[in-house]
Amino acid sequence: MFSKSCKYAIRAVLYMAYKTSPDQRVGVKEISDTLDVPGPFLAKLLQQLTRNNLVSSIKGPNGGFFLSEKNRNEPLRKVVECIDGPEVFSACILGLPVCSSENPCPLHTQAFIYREGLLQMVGKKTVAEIAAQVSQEGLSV
Amino acid sequence: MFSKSCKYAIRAVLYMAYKTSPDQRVGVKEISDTLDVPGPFLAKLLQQLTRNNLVSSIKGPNGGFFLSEKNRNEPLRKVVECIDGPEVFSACILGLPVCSSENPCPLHTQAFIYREGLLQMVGKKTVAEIAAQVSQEGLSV
DNA sequence: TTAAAAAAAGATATAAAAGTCTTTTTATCT
DNA sequence: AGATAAAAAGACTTTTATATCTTTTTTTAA
Repeated sequence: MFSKSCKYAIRAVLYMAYKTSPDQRVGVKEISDTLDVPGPFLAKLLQQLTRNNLVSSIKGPNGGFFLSEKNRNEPLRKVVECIDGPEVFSACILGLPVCSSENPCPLHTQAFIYREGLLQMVGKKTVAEIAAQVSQEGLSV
Repeated sequence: MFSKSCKYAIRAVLYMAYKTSPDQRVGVKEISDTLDVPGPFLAKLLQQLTRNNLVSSIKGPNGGFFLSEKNRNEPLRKVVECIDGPEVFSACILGLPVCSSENPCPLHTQAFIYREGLLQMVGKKTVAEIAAQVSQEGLSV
């Protein structure tokens, strides 16, 4: 479903959501060590998210990455689409160029129903909301 | 969700389900031309399926690939798992090494529901049943 | 019994994804 | 101002997935 890049990005953003604030930044190394993810690779992803205003950063000593209030209130879907592109939720599960309700592939209906469920979740819930659930319920990131 | 290989394999098997029988074989070229898929690559996939008794083949002139009665009555799931491995339906959507109902990742519940529905479908319906639907409803492969 | 047709097998090539390294820029603190 | 810490940017490498090519084996039919 998601590329490795996207998985790393989602996890990093959720981690940042409960670890950072505009005056509480965190470096790539801390994130990559905690999530057990390749550091320089994660850096690229965070930079891409930063360019797209889904993550914030400050350079220099005491700088680092963090989520602004605005960043927290974005639906998680934006993070996914920033890394994997908008097609993740709409592309045909069998890779057919045209596959829709009018012209469905054999697995279309099932794939649609269930992908729609995921989409509803990451599309409606914000980063902050999902992160809140993570800390309340002690989920792993 | 599925690799390209797996998508090609599913489509090829469903195509064969309504095009072939033990005495009505079809060559790789016809399949790859019809599905618009790279021929030699598809050949490898079909050979892998053949080794795992999910597709049948006969060499020589008038030979080719086909589905035996047994092949048709396998759940489509077997084809998927033969190509992408059994993890496709169970691996964590965020790639966490351990993710279960007891120790879920933030997207676990939604992802589980999503995948379970698909799994039910390809796990319960046989190749023949899905193929029947394809020809009855005129779906695209 | 030889030629041809088809799959099987194996080697090789290409492309895409994942990961690393180096240099540059920006900010902070002494 | 100078040293340092961090992200930003870009080049590069490695790995994995996808795709192709070549040779071998099997079968059929003339």
